[in-house]
Amino acid sequence: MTSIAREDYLKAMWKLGSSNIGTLELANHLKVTPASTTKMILKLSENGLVRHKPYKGASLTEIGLKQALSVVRRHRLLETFLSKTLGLSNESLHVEAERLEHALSKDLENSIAKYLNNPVRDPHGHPIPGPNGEIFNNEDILLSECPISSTIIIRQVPDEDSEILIWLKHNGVSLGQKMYIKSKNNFDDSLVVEINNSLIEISSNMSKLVYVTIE
Amino acid sequence: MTSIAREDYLKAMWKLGSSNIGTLELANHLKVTPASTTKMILKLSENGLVRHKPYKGASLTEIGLKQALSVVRRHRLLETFLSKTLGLSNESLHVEAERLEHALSKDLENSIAKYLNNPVRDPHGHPIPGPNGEIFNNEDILLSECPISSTIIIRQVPDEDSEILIWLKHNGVSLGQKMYIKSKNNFDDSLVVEINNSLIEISSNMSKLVYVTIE
DNA sequence: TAATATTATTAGCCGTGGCTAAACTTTATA
DNA sequence: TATAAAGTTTAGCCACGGCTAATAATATTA
Ligand SMILES: [Mn+2]
Ligand SMILES: [Mn+2]
Ligand SMILES: [Mn+2]
Ligand SMILES: [Mn+2]
Repeated sequence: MTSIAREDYLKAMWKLGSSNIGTLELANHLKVTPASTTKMILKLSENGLVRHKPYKGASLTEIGLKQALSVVRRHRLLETFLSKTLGLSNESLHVEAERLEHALSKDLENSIAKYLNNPVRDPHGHPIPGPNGEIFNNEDILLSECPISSTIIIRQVPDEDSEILIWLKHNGVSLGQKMYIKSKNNFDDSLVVEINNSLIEISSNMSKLVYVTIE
Repeated sequence: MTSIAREDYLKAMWKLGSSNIGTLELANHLKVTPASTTKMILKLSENGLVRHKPYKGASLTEIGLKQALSVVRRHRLLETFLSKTLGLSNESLHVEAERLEHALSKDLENSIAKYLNNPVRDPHGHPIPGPNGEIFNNEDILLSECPISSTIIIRQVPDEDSEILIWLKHNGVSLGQKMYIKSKNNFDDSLVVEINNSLIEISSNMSKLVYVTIE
C-alpha cells in the first residue's frame, strides 16, 4: 500500500502547498517526468490520498495530509537524532534523512521522539509535526517580509540545499542569530543586513527561504 | 544496480554458508517462492555476484561476498548504534536494522562506526565485518560442541527470533554469562547446564544457535 | 533399477514506478 | 480571436520482483 515513492510524492505535495499543485511543479520537485507524476497522482487519487481535477491540479486529502505529515515527522526526528548523536553537520543531515525516513517503524519513531524529549524543532528550526500531525503554532515569518530597520532572530533555515546552508553558515546566518535589517534594494529586493557588526547582502530568493521572528 | 531485495538475497546467502546453497533453502529463508529465488539467482549470476550451477546450487562470488558483508556490517552497526543510543532491547533491534540497513550511506556508516569506536561485536555478540569485509578472528564455538563438565562463557546469541532471545534472557543466558555444562541427554542431545546455581535444560536446536568460549 | 518424491527451473502473469512520444487542454500572445 | 506555447494526460514501452502452474532434473526408496 505505502511505498518509498508514494511517501515521497505525498511529502512533496505537502511542501508545495495546500491546493492546485501542478503536475509539472510536482514532477520537477521529484526529478521525475510529468507523465510519471500524472500516473502516480491517479493512483493516489484512487486510494483516497489525493484529490485530482484533470488539467486543473491536485491536492492532498485529509488522509493524504496525515500521511505526508507522518513522513515529515520521521524526517525531522531523524535529522534531530543524527545531529544530536553523531553530530552530523546541518548540511549533511537532509540527504541521510531522505532515505531513512522510509525505513522507520512507528516503534522506532516513538523511541527516538522520547529519547529527544519530543522536540518541536529540527536542527534547521523546522517544526516537527506531532504523532497525529499537529504542528505547534509558531510565529516565524519570512525574512523577505520583515520591515526595514527591524532587529530579528533567525528561526528556520532551509534543509534541502547544502550549498545554501554552507553559504548561510559562512555568513553567520544561523539559528538564534540576531540581525539588523538595514535596507532593501528596490531593484532586486535584496536585503542589506548587519550581523555582528559586519554587513552582508541577502538576495531576494535567499530571504524567502529563511524564517525569523522580530525582536 | 543494487536494491533492497538484492541486498537481502546476498545477505541470506552469506548466512546460509559458503557453497551449494539450495534454491528451496534460500527461498524459505527469505519467505519467497522457489521460482522467485531462481529468477533472482540468475539475475545476480549475470551481474557476477553469484555462481550458479543449475539444479546443483548457488554460492557467492568474491564480489557478492563483499557486498553481503557490507550489508551485514551495516546491519550490525545499526543494531549497536540503536542499542547504545536508544537502549532498545536486544529482541527489538534486529527487525529495525533489517530495514534501516538498506538506507545507510557509506558516509553515515562511517560516522556511526566512528561514534561507536569501530566495534567488532554487535549487541548479540556477532562479529561486525570491517569496512572491507574483514571479520576479526574469534575463537567462539557452538554451545552444542562443548564437552561435558566444561565451564563456558556465552559469546553470541541469535538475533533473528525475538522469542528465542526472550527465552534465553529469561533463563539467564546472556552475553558474558558463565555456565557449567553438567550433562547431555543422549536421546535428544539436549544439555543440562548450571547458571547461577540453578539448572536449566537447553535443547539441541537452541545449543546450535549460541556461541561460547571455554574458560 | 524403476517408480516416486523432492527440488529446481521455465513460462507466463501481475503491480509498481520509471520512461518517451503523441494527443489533448488550457493559457498566453499576436 | 486565432494561433502558439505551456502544461497535462494517455498510450505504450521497460525493468523489477513478486506470484502460480507446468515442466524438468535429481534423489530416494521400494
Ligand atoms: Mn524520501
Ligand atoms: Mn530539516
Ligand atoms: Mn534487510
Ligand atoms: Mn545482531
